Amino acid sequence: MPVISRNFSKTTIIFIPKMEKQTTIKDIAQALHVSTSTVSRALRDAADVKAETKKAVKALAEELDYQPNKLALSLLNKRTNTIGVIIPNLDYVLATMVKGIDEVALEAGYTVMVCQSDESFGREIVNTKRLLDSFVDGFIVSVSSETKVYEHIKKIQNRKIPLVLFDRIIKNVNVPKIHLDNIEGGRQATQHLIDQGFKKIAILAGPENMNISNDRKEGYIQTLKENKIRIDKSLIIHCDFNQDFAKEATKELLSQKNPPDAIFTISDRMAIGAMLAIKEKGLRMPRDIGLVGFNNEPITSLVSPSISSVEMFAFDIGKATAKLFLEMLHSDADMSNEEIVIKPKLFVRESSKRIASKK
Amino acid sequence: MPVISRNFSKTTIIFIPKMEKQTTIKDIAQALHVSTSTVSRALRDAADVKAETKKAVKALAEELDYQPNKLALSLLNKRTNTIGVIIPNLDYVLATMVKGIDEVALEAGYTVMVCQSDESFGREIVNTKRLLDSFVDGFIVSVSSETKVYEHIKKIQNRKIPLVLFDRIIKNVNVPKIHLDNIEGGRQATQHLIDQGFKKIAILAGPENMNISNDRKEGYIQTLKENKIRIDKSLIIHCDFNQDFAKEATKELLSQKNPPDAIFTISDRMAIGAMLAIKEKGLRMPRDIGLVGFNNEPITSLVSPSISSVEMFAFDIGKATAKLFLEMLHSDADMSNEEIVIKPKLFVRESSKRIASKK
DNA sequence: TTGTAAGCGTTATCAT
DNA sequence: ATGATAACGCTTACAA
Repeated sequence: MPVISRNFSKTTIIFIPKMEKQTTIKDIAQALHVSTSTVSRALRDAADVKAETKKAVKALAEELDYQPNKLALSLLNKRTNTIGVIIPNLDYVLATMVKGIDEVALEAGYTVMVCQSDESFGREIVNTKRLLDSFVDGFIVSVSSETKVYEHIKKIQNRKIPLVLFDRIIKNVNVPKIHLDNIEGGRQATQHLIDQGFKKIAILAGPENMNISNDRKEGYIQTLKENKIRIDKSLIIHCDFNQDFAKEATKELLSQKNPPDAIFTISDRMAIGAMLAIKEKGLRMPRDIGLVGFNNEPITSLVSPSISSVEMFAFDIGKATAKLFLEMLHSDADMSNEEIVIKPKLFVRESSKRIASKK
Repeated sequence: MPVISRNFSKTTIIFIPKMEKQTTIKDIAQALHVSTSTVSRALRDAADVKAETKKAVKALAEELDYQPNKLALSLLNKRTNTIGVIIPNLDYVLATMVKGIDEVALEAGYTVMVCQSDESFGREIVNTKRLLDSFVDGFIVSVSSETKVYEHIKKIQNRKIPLVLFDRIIKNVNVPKIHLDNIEGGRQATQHLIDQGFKKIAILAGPENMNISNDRKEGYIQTLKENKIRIDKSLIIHCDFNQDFAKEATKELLSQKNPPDAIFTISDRMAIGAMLAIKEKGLRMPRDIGLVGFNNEPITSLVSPSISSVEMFAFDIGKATAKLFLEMLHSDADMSNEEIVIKPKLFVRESSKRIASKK
């Protein structure tokens, strides 16, 4: 724990607090001896306002730095110009996606409220309720790894509030969604390892109920089958989506009687964990064992050996999500069946490259 | 760019949209043939409501899933229970701090609106305006690297809206602030390198107007002086707060006629950049050259050699920031001179450890 | 062209 | 113990 000290700084710049009460339409009306409705109309350039009045109103509004009260407007219009975003955490991938969402939303005049569920279903519920109470105009949600029940999603829909699921989506639910083609990602990683001559390929997957994990695993299984490679259950490990668990799991894998000669981990954090275990064991990549991760985080090219990884275009997914959301918000077509799928792309690096690429 | 495909999914679960209009106090009043004020009182357990009425009201409220309209309340009370957070970006350190802020704020019943300025002064202004318009109850701000003028901060203060600066603070301004003791961080890093026998220590600092950078540099300079080591201007490099620039800068440093035998970088990203340049040059750490970074990001212990780095307790700073903010919000004492300083702690790793620690 | 009044959902102040 | 009314800041019929 850090030592905390508190003290008083000697400051040089002092702000004079001249407490400017927010100007309202009423203030302007009174000052100009007109009614509030006239002011309201003038400010919004209504056709039926005398040019003269209009000018006076606008001038005064400018002078008094009038800003319409958003709360009043929201109460009236039932629109807050705010989007509620719920995400499981703020790791590299999600932070990048949020950046993408933010960019597009801001552009369109929306403010984003980001809530982290911290991978907890309970907090996801709380967040949903809070945002619902705050009258956000819509939701952009990535569900937590704990989420198995969808009452909160249903609740949002019942209120006819636009909702888009992204990245960690829910399947078989009537909601527009956008996500990576995770099966394809698993396929690319696995096929690559096979192509590089690896024979016994293990997978480090996440929790059993996590869609992204299951899809990546599905891709792995499909690809093995297509290549007539037997599926070996002892090579399929489910562990927590985190480095330490991945390290432990890898240790166990490597001490099996018949250990794998390659590992595909469904995240880069897990790849790092695997890498640590591999190094401790004294094995070398890719000679003794191959490794492919997922997400293409910057770290993959920084460690030695650099780690091959599947790029998921997080920033683009973020932007596309916000666009889909806005499209939904402004169209009255039923888009609940809309599904956008982004293709991943494997980046090959040292950890898995046994064969020099024929360029 | 990713290939994007759109298709329609076959869904199995279908939500029946039974469009429940939000229940209001009025609905309950009408149904029960009482006035809205009675309902209001009953719901808030006022003493002067007949037990019977109270029960009936509460029962119906429950049944109709009544939720008080926050917008109406906010309009009335001029409080939104929302905190506006403005940060330059969502990198590891700031995301961690935000997590800390979020945790404490949520606990206290506040919702956080996070806006990224993307290191742009212009966007910081826009964000401030937006949050001001949204009637946030207060601000928690970390300024962008471009920010040199403080009109927006002044504006917040003039409106008497609580404001706390954190991490990337502004000096000499009458605002409560909380931040790392960056000078001390610079001192720890530098003294450590000296203690390990390094003689020519260079520093890779950030942009010239960045406070955290200047303080870390100040710590470096102080420490050299205290150790009677001459300050060599050619060893003090300012470059952009990012990996690629750091790599280039390091390349130049190393090709000087009289290159440094150690480098202190004021961020871990920059340390990584330096490391890449060092490796390209064929030098080995810590034998040929020492390296110390800043932030203690997970990556420092993952690369080889692992990188010594100064821990800044980002999560704790985040929590402390939110606590300071809440304290300010609920006290009417003038806290504008409050300053909380967190002590950093150097974590020594391979990149700089020449002398085995006498344990 | 402008003003009056009602309403958005809630609470606080007076009455009753 | 309960109700009527005004108010928060704004828009919008409807009148004038």
